[in-house]
Amino acid sequence: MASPTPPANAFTQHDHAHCADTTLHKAEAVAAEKGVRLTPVRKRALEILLEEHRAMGAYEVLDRLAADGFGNQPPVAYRALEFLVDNGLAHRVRRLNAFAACMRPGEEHAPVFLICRECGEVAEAGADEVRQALLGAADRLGFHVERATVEALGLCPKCYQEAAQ
Amino acid sequence: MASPTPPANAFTQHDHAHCADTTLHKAEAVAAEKGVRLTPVRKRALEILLEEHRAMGAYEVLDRLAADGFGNQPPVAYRALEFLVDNGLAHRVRRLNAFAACMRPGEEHAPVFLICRECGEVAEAGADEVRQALLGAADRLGFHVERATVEALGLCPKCYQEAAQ
DNA sequence: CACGGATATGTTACCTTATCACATTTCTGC
DNA sequence: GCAGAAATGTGATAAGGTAACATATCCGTG
Repeated sequence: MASPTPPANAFTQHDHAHCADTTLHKAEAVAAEKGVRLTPVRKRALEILLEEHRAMGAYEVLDRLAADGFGNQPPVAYRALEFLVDNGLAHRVRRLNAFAACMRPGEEHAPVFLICRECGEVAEAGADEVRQALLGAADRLGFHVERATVEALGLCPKCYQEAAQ
Repeated sequence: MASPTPPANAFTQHDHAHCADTTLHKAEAVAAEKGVRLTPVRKRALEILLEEHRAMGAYEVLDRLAADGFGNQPPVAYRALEFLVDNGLAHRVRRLNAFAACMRPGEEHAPVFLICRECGEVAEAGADEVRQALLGAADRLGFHVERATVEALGLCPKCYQEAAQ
């Protein structure tokens, strides 16, 4: 049903259940190694992001958490999501005011998001050259980059083809 | 007091009044060429962004517009700002939920923002390599980019030096 | 084990950012 | 001058996000 684990994302078909499971385990390993606590709420928040396999708003995550017996106030979701982002287990997609599970926790990478404006699909692309180019440009101005946001809005392969017809 | 008009931005000193004036004229030319109307509110909104020469929240711009006799409801600011962004006369800085005048209206470019987390300064850097790298990465996945957001958070030269001491 | 500080969670209240809907005005081409 | 389109004014409200403080849990140390 799916490729073994290619770029682990993109607009390719794959077994969500499988990649979610794998990623969750990687995340647990990362947390253990960093000595941070992947507590129940945090873990559940990550699971939710992984299950849905899409960018979700904080309030949407909150609803799911509340349904699972956790608190139902905004800070519950925001704190869990902030933890995940700070520890590289999830990313914030600013253009969508949303959050998405990181597909390669632990691996150093610049998250690059490709957002389809038609179907809403969000893909996390690996793009080290983008990171390098950004660091280079910043360096030329003497700017010291700590975090970067790179997001592209456009059409995914499928929607692009459909639009061309 | 300032360099003639270097990269027109960055963390270098320059004559704001001069570059604001120049940029406003360029913006008017761009609007004329595109056949879109740089109406009073829109022009004033752009002037405000240029005068302040920094990223401003929509409500902040709204206050200034209202003080100048325009409407005082959110849509007034959002519509003017949306127009400016759509026509390449301003950019949206998502990390700050803010807007900044474009320093090179008319010139095709990927806006890259360098945001100092210490002093809040925002610089618009020219970085075609970043744009190219992003387009390349997207292309490999068959994604068709229409708009890109590239923002880096970190320390500007000045704050970096101060922090190092 | 117990106790004390650090960490995490629950909850209330509130602020900021952004959009919808609809009436009114202004512009533009004919 | 008039009809349709574009732009603006305004009220209401949705959506996103944070501050502050009380309570509970974890964890190292004596």
